[in-house]
Parts: sequence; structure tokens; C-alpha cells
Amino acid sequence: MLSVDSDRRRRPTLDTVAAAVGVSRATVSNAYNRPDQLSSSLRERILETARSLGYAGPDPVARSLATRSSAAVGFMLPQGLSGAFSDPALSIVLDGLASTVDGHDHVLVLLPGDATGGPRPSIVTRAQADVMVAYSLPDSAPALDAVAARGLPLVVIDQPVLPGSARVEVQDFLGASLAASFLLDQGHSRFGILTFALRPDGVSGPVSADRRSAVPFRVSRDRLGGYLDTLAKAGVEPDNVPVWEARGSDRELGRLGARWLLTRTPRPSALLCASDQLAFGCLQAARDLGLSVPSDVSVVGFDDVPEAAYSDPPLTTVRQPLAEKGRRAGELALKLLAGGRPPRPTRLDVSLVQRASTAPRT
Amino acid sequence: MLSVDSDRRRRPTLDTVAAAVGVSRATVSNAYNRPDQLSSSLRERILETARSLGYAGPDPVARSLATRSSAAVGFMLPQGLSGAFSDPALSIVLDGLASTVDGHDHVLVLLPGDATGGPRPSIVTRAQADVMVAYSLPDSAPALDAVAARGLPLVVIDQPVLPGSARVEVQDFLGASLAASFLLDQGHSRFGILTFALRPDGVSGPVSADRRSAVPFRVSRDRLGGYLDTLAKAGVEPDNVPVWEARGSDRELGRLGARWLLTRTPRPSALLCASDQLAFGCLQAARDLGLSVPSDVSVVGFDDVPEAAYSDPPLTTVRQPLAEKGRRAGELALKLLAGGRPPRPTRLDVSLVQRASTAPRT
DNA sequence: CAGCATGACTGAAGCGCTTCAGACACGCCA
DNA sequence: TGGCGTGTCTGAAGCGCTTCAGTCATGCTG
Repeated sequence: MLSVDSDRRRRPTLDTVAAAVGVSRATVSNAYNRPDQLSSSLRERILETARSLGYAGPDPVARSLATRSSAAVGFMLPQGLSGAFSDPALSIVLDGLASTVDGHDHVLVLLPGDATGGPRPSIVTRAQADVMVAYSLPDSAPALDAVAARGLPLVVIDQPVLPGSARVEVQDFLGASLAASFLLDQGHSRFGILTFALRPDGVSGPVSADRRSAVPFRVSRDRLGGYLDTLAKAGVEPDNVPVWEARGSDRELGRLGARWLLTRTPRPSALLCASDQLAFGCLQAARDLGLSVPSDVSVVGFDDVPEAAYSDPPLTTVRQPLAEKGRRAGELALKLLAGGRPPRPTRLDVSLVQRASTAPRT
Repeated sequence: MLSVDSDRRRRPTLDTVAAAVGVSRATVSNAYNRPDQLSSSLRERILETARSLGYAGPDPVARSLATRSSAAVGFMLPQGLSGAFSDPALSIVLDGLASTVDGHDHVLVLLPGDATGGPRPSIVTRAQADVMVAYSLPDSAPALDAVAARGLPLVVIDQPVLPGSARVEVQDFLGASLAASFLLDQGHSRFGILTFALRPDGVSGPVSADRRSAVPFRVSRDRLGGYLDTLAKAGVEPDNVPVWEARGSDRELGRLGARWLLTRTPRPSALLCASDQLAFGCLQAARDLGLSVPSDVSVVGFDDVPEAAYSDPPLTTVRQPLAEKGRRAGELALKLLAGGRPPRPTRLDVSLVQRASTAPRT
């Protein structure tokens, strides 16, 4: 304890090095940040002395204060990390984002959410980041107000536009409607829908018409809406379509929901899922019940994660450009950081990928 | 651009608020950090004024400089994020870690690695964190030197002990040997081994005896060593055991390797994998080749990720307490931060979980 | 040789906050 | 009445760095 403290106290600073070399502090700073401002021989001497003194370079925090930039991008999640990362779609988006900002020497600061559907405002207020990226937070999450209060630039992924923020998202409604149309074309008429959280309250279960209104998660809203609207236009009453809400997007929760859906009477001949993970759960549930996919029941997912091509059977799903989404968000963040204005939001394309988990109704 | 700049310039500070209220800066600071140091009526007045001025609270960077603490834990990965998160084991560990540090109002700063098997030293040097957690980095990664140079406390997960650092890890060697013994007991004698990266050079392919020596990743070293040593003790020559190295730990790379292993002559009757993800790839490869698991070939994994219970067939695997690993690492990090000395490393337990992917040799 | 551009280095003013040793007024006890 | 503890608030010294306007030789031009 004592020794750690004294370690800390003894840590050399720019001044220590400057004094040791016999130059001004500014010169030492230049040795690190502006090599062209001093002779290379002096620079060498400074770096050498710094090394021998155990000086590892300018303190990042002090540097940030002086430059008013922390070289960090905050990433706000709607939930805790385990829930979050069980969704491979997030990992891919995050990777796209990370590789973009990493290439510009920025780091990613992770702000996990809690039951309110986003990070606590207090943690947002104290996070050292100079731009925030919000991933699929519910409308009007307190975290968003905290970002606004700090005046930080914001880019939102999969979320309605907020004044002054940049946005990237995909055409979820269209994607869902593509999937529903496809199944209708295949002759299906009895459907079941498996969605992930409509609200950040951790509830799983059948969805009442009441709960379907004013859904704060845009993605859930659009995918569910896309499914139901398309079915309705084809004459399938929304009230006759059982909907199960899973509180998260993982396989096991999907299995649970699918078990319920597949035991309704009459049994749906096609299941529409809000994510591939949920769809994988459906495949499992069908197997559990001795049903065969696609001859007894067709299943479609959403996202087209890599695994969708290898499931048994391979999954028919709606493809969205996940990595691209992350990359775009990263570029937008860097652009805002450089003082750019938020451009018009672009909605990335979606398309239907037909594989073996769907078949015409026989 | 201009307006952003002026926005920035105009942002109120403690002084702005102090002047507006007519008190000293110290008092405003106390209003936020030490409510007991001023009358609650004054405090209310200060907070109210701050709000009306658009002051969102003390600037985190300046605060960090003054307190010499940034309330952030750095997390260093051996590879880029996409590779990393395709491994569910990492997500679970990360979640355990995040929930622990989050509970103490710390955030996680992600430092993705590159081809050198860890984050670039420059990014480590500049990251604003006051303790680092290294996850499965190779021995002597440059990033580790950078941490040492900064004098930051360090906790390592799945890595050999470094002087002065805290450590948490599981008994990988023992786990591997448990799995190998089990298969030997089941009467198997022809084995194949599927490991993830032995070196951070991005190479996939059959492993020569040469490449098996001086493996810098401790986990790979111990799991592979545990398999081979145990087999050797039972009289199975290591040179007769084909080993495939996948450059990452994902299903598709596993499938590729298993395809090679399952087409050796004589064909192995049992496959030992370094991770569940790789094992899932084996299941897929077996299916591709028209082999049935477990009657034609037995497969064991390592980790016991949740999905292992739901694969087809459910996976026999070595269980390690993943979430616990992350939690412990988080606790250690917080302890070091508080000035504690690194305690003796604890190796967490492993155990074999028998499911349906293995069967006695017929 | 005056005049001037150039390169190398420095002084000092911040960046926005925390903290700690007081200062000050007030009420209380002896 | 004098002394003293208490509750409030302040002044000023940092935290470690960047940056910008200079200063000072030095060498070059005309």
C-alpha cells in the first residue's frame, strides 16, 4: 500500500525529464508530439533519458485535458454485456465500429445498460469520451438526455432520429415485410411471430394488443410491424396471429417462445422471428416437439449472421449489412468529432436470403 | 464547424456556475462531490443554476486529472473484436468483468489486438485507464511491456504469471487430461486434435512437432499439452495423432479443420477440441461427410458454453466457470486499484460434462 | 555589412477540476 | 464574558500536459 503510493508519487513527469535533460518542458513535449520542432539529436537524448527515468510518455489524462479530446468513442448498450454479446449481430456491428475507430487511434469505451434500457445517466455523465454511439436504445432513454446535457456529439444505430444526431439504420420494416410476403407467396396462412424485447422491462410471454402499441424499441417495432402489417394486407387478422416476446435475443429464449407458438391451436405452419438467434431456438423447439423443418413448419430469421448458413437446416432469413452498419457508425462518429454536421441518415439495404428452413405449404 | 467550436468554447465550467451563484468554485465542486460540506439550500440553488446554465456536471477528464483516477478498466484482447466475439466464452467472461466493475462505477475500455497478438503499445500507452486486464495474450506481448512501462496495475486472465500482476485462470491442463482420459476409458485409440491458435500469426493448418514447441499462448499450450501428454501416457504416440490448428476459435474454422482430421487414414474415432466452437464445427464436418456422431466419431469440446447443451447432439465438454473468471478478474482489478498487493493466483476448477457427442468405441 | 528568413528552443498561460488549510460567524458552555 | 467547538464557505496550490508568441543565434542574400 505504502509502496504503491510512493510509486505513484515518484512517477516521473514531463518536468522530471526536462530537468534531467536540461531543457524546457515544452521541448520534451515536442519530442513526443512534434518531432519536427527540435533537432533529432536532442530528441534522441530526451527519449533516451525518459526511458532511463522510467517515463512512459505524456500522461493520457493530462494530455486529454490540454487538448480537449480524449480519443475515445463511447458505446452505449441497451442491456448488460452477457445479454448483448449473446447476439452475434451486435458483435459484428461492434467489430465494424471498433476497426474504424481503432484505425484512427481511438479506443472504445463500453457503457453497458441496465433495466432502464440503457446506461445509467450518471455513468454517461462521467465517461471520458468525446463522442457517443447509441446502439438500439429505447426511445427516450435517460442515457440520451445525459448525452445531450453534456453536449456530446451522438450517433445512433437502429433508433429514431434525435435532433442534432447522426444516424445509421437498416430498413427493418421493409425486411420484415419481405419475409412475410415470401411466406404468403408460399401459400402459408397460419403464422406465429417471435419477437425480442418490445420494452426494457425484462418480460417474456405472449404479447397482447395493448403491449404492441407504443413500443419504445424501434427495431422491435418495425420488424413486428412489418410482419403484422404485411399479413394484414393479405387478409390475415393480426389478432389471429400469436406473438411471443422474448426478453432477449438468444437461442434458449427463442426455444421457449417457439414451444408456446407451436402448441397453439391451430398450429402455425410458419414462424416469423425478429432475429436469427430466436430462429435457431425455433429449430430446436421444432426438433423437441418432433416436428420437421421445413415440411411441418417453416422458419425465417432476421440478420443473416454467419451461422445462419450452417444451422440445421440452413436458415431462410433477412440479410442486413451488419459490419457495414458498424463501420458507418464509426465514420460518422469520427466525422462529428472533426466538427462535421450530421448528414442525412442513410438506411442500409436488406434482402431476403432463401435457404432450407422454409417450404411451400403443402 | 464554427458553431460547434463556439459551442465548445461557450460550455460552462465550474467557474461559470460559481460566478453565477456568487460563491467560490470550491463550493460548486462540493455541491457535486461532498453534499455534506454545504447547506442543502445553497446546494439546491447551485444545482438549479447549473441546470439553467446547461452545465452537466464536472468535466470527467479534468476530474480525473485532479483525482489521479479515471474510473476505467482497460481490457486488452489478443485479436480484433469480430474474431474475439465469435467466441462466446469471451463474451461471458467479459460480462462477468463488466458487471463487477460497473457496480463500482467504472467503465470498460476495449483495446482490441492486432496481428502481433495484442493491442499496439502506442494505444496502451495512451489509453485512459488506471488498471489493465489482459485476456489470453501471448507470452511477452509488446502490450504487456507497455503496461509495465506505465506502471499500471495488471491482472491477467489465462496467461502465465508476470511479476507484480494478479492472475486468474483455470486448470486447462487438467481439464484437457480429463477429457482425454475419458475417451481412453471409452476404448478409443485413434484420435485427432483440433486446437485454436498456437501463435499469433494467423496460420491455419496441420501442426508439425516443431510448431508445438514454445507455444506463446498458455491456454493453447496447456490444452494441447494436456491432450497429448495424457494420450502419450496411455501409449498413444503423439506423432501418430494428427493435430490441426485453426487460427481462431469459430465454428467455420473448426469445420475446416475437422474435415481434414476426419479424412486422415486411419480415420480418428475421437476428436479432441480446444473449444466448444471448434467442436461445433466438428459436428458440422461429420454431418458433411455423412458420419454420425457419436457412433462413427466421438467429439469433445472445451468451455461448456451454454450452447453446448443444445447442439445436435449435445456436446460432451470440459466445463470451466466462465462468468466467475470475469468476476474474479474484476474484483482483482478493483483491489489493485485500491492499493492492494496481488494475491496468490487461484486456478478455478474444471470438470467433465458428459453429453451425447461421445460414445464407447464399438 | 545591414537586413532578414530560418531553425531551435523557451516562458507562461491556460485546460477544468479537487482538496486542504484556513477564515468567519454563530451559538454554547462554564 | 471569554473560550471553544461547529457548520459553512473560500483561496490558492496543485494535477501533468499543450501551445503559442516570442527570443536568440546562425547563416544567407543583395
